[in-house]
Amino acid sequence: MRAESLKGHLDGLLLACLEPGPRHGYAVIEALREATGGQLDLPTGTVYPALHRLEAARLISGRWSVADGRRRRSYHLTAKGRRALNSERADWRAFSAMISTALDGRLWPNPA
Amino acid sequence: MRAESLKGHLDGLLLACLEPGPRHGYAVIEALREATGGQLDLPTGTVYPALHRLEAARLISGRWSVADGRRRRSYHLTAKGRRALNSERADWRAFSAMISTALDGRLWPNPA
DNA sequence: TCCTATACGTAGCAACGCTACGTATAGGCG
DNA sequence: CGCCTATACGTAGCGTTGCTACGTATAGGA
Repeated sequence: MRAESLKGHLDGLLLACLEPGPRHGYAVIEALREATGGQLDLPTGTVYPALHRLEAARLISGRWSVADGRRRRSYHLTAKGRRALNSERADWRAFSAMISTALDGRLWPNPA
Repeated sequence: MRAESLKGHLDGLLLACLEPGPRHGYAVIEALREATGGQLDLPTGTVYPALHRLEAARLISGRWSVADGRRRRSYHLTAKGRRALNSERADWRAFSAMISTALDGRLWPNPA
């Protein structure tokens, strides 16, 4: 998959990933990989900054804990995050329908 | 629509738009607008540089002409461009299926 | 001792769409 | 004639964002 295709769609993925319940960053990466059958194996340099962005935007909220001697930061959706997720879903449906029909190419006006 | 959602997907749209036959840049913008029912109204600062990129990559080829006293650059798909378009279509199907199922959120593993 | 898995992080880069301009011609309207 | 709109091309610079390549640290098995 080309790097740019994901741009603008990662946030929705992360929010959806946190919808069933809180996860920490490393678990988010694993969940993404499992849920997509290995198609999406995001590097930490993509996921951690994205989680920080989402937290700064108050869409998710994190807190530190310790398990097995390792510190973790678990994130959960905020109310605003849930609304954003619904919005992302609606946006995605419209966007993907648009691209699909355009790429399909049955509705292009005749070239002059 | 957010600006970033289109990133990485514009090239495919432009190639698909040129598939029925040659168009010049301004006509590409109008075709995009008509084909999407006005959803996609791209600024010239988006389309012209993108066409230049595609031409530099040999996916399209353009030539100057004059109509009604105005110069135009008409672009048509190259063989490489047609292959790229098919590739973009396959990529899009895989990508959109992935995002759709992930956003839908029925396959997330249970949070620990 | 060394490697792997787990777990967090950042600096810097590259790509790309968009904003805001600028140039020019044709044609309609007052 | 002046002005506006549509047509038609273009670019400089910006902001966002995902990725590469690092760095830090603990736990546990070989």
